[in-house]
Amino acid sequence: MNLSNAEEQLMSIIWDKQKAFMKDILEAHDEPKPASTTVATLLKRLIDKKAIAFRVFGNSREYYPLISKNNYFSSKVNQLIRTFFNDSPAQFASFFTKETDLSEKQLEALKSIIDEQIKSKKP
Amino acid sequence: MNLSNAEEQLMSIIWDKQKAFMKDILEAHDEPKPASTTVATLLKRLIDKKAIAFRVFGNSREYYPLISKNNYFSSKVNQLIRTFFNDSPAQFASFFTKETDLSEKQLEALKSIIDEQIKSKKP
DNA sequence: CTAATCATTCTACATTTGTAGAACTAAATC
DNA sequence: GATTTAGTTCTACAAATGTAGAATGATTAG
Repeated sequence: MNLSNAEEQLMSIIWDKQKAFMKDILEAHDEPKPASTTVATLLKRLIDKKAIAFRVFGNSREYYPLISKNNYFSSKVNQLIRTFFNDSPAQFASFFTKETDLSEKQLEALKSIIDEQIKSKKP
Repeated sequence: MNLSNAEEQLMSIIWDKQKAFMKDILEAHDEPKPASTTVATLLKRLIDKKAIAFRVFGNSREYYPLISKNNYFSSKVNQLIRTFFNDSPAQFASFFTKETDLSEKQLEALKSIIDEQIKSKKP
């Protein structure tokens, strides 16, 4: 599943809301808002790619995601790791904590997440 | 700085080698190797984008990166975080450790990296 | 009912991307 | 020196992307 930038943008709104009418999507966009026909084109392309589907309500449609954010996202990250880190998630992780500027609190939080992970590995 | 997939692919080779002639780039590609004119086109596009530059050696050129992998990569990750995690690196980190399948050893390594980070935050 | 509004579809078009042949040029080989 | 070869430039072209006007159909507000 490969989405273009504009498509990703749109998906992120749909993931956020889980269900959205055209109206909702336009509202969710920052200024300057795109033309509704632009959004419509992108929606159609996403439907073609089977990334979303919709239910008909009167004259309009309620769109919802077919692929999960987690799924899509993790394949994105894995792709990054493959391309830039020689397929080593650990190398990536190390890089990540160095490069992104996490606060002390966030680092502590992350540490406890990792601890949980470690615990769950040990039977 | 936004690079297309094929451009990223090529950059990753150049980052890897730091300096590369056409020959080296072709060698670094897996089969089926692209036509050298394809690579040449991409190199030219990367030059236009100021992602790389070159030194002339006789009839050929030694290409080298102008933007650093770390820099490019961290902006990539930040973009991902912005798009999918509402700008929360911690949320992302949590997701990351859950989704990528790190071994216990890797998790421990990551933990000590984080510890270092925490230490370096405290004066 | 009639007009204004909204969503959708169709059509369009410039730009970017992926890919590479043809032609030229400099260098290496015979 | 003539020829093969590697590297580069030019040209090309299909597909994907970003963007949106025009036209159409349905819905709602007056």
